[in-house]
Amino acid sequence: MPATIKDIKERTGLSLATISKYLNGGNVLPENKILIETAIKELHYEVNEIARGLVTKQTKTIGVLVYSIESLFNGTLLKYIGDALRKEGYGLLICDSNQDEETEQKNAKFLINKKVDGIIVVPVLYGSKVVEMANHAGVPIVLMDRSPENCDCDCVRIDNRMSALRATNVLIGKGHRKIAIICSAKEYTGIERCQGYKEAMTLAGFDVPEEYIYGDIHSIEHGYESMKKILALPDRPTAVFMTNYEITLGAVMAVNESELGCPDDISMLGFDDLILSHVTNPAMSMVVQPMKNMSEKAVELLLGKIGSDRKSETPMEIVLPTRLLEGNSIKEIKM
Amino acid sequence: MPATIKDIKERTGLSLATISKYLNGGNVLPENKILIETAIKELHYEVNEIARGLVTKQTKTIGVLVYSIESLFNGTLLKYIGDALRKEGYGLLICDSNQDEETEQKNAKFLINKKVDGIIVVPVLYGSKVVEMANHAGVPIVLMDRSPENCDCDCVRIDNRMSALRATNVLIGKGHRKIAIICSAKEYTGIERCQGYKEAMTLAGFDVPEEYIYGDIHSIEHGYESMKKILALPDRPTAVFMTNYEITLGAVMAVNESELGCPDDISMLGFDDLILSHVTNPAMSMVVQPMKNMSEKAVELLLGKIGSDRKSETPMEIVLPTRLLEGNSIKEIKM
DNA sequence: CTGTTAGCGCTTTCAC
DNA sequence: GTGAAAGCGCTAACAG
Repeated sequence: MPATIKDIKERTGLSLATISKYLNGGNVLPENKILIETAIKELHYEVNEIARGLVTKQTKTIGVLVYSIESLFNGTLLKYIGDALRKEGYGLLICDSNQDEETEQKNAKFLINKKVDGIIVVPVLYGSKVVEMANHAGVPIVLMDRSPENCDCDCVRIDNRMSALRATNVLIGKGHRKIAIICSAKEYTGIERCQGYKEAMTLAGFDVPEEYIYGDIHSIEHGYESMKKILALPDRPTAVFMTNYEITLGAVMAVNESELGCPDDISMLGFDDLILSHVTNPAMSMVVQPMKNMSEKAVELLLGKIGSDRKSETPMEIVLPTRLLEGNSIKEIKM
Repeated sequence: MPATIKDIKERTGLSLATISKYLNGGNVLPENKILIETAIKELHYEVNEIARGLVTKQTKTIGVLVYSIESLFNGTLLKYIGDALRKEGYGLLICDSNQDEETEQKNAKFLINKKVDGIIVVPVLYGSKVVEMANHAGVPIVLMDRSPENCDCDCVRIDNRMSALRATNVLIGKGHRKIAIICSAKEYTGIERCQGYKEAMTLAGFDVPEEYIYGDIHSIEHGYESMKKILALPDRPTAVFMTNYEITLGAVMAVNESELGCPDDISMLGFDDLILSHVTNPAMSMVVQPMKNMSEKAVELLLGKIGSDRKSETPMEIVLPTRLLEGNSIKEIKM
């Protein structure tokens, strides 16, 4: 049983209030200060944050909910979020939703009951239920990445549709007309990116046959299986657009296993670099999101909400730009 | 301000004790049960875990310290740890040491003050300081991965030396005699793996010239730079053994950027698969650790310690086997 | 600057 | 089965 403030009270003969004051950076007589400090050292005293939290009603802890901790995308986000939070003196409680909405909700409840001061969520799907829970409990919340427009909640994300549109245009600009897409069709992000692709194709006046669109869950398997199907198509496209990290991974695997080569037989454009583009051979061209900036903005937004108790404001929506990382995975087709 | 047990006391007319009893699964009259349940629903009551923790002295929360959250190795471990913990009704508090021992210690303190019931740590270096802190605070702790032998602490890890020895023997078995190694030289894991490599080479009667050993920090950069140097060597080795995930990544990048090809010009053997072997071209041969098993064993070990208060036992050391994943990155050399 | 007092929200004896 | 009361470790007025 660790030492408590009471132990150091007895050791020093001072009152609880004085000691507490010292602990919280208040002014104490130099002699008492020394008294307290030595007692703390000798007793190995450490503040019980649980007890402190009970009375101050704040835990200096932020909860983060990610849809999958084993996704490098989330790992990277978490690193930057952690860095930003640490700088402000906050700790963070990370919960893995494990790609499951029910787990996500259970975790949200866990965080709320743990009395975190705020929540950042990278949702499994839309996160709407979690937002509702947090609002109900009066806990500030910020959405990242998979946050729909008009979600009535503060959020930071990229312009998914525009990013996909521009990426598709890059392919078109290099002479491709038969372009397939592998995307997630479940959550907002994937749907929007697919929309952007379709718009670009329509604008350019190109067909988008059904068998060029592969929408399913956000997973390596989906990327892998879809790319296999694409490569086996009688009328094979000349380029494929993969709209997230896991799908890109899977697609690369499928091409590697096949007889066909990139970019000679098939051009590829991926999403969410995360070192992948340097590991593949050839180097993959990628749409990259500003991970660090997104994370910092999310933290800033959340901490702002915690500071000033302005509940009933219109939610803030921060939309960040993406950039294109050029590799050697896109073949130029002479027209 | 969320509802408290007091609110539901007033709503139902029952005493705090009865309500508390209900909350903790005790027996209550059916009529009272209904009374309480409706009150809970109407008031949206949720237990305040902070208050509960203060009195029960347990938080049903496990803290996990990882050396870097953006490393896929740790992300994977965390996923399995989380799964195992959830199954037992525990939540987890994840802290990123950010490759820094000081941050690691600060995080350990944070966890201890947050009164986690136990700690799992994948240390930055040896974790000895953290072990000491936890022991002092009376918090059960288990080390993973980078835990030295005789560390006087429960731990689960692979047999690093033997794994590296066997891996090197695979290379030797395929006719390689000039084998270089890129490893981390800072923490236990890397040192042991290098030792295993040296042993295998010595046993086979092969030279290990200085310029074939590249020991530095555990990072992508180190893998990348070292592989570049290796490829430029006048007396280039025929094979390279990369002893962890990040180093393997970096080495693959360097080869991809070079004029040389794998396995024709250079054979490669990596460590810690994590999907990488399927993404590279050719598929990389890899030593793979039993991530899931390691995680589950660590959780089991920790929860066991929490259950029975057997402090003064000899620490348990669980050593798990690795396996070799065969790819196409090793060329057979006819002798 | 210091001490006294009350109380955060909950569990837990111990009578009843 | 239920209630009264004490207390977990700490902070926050408020006097002094």
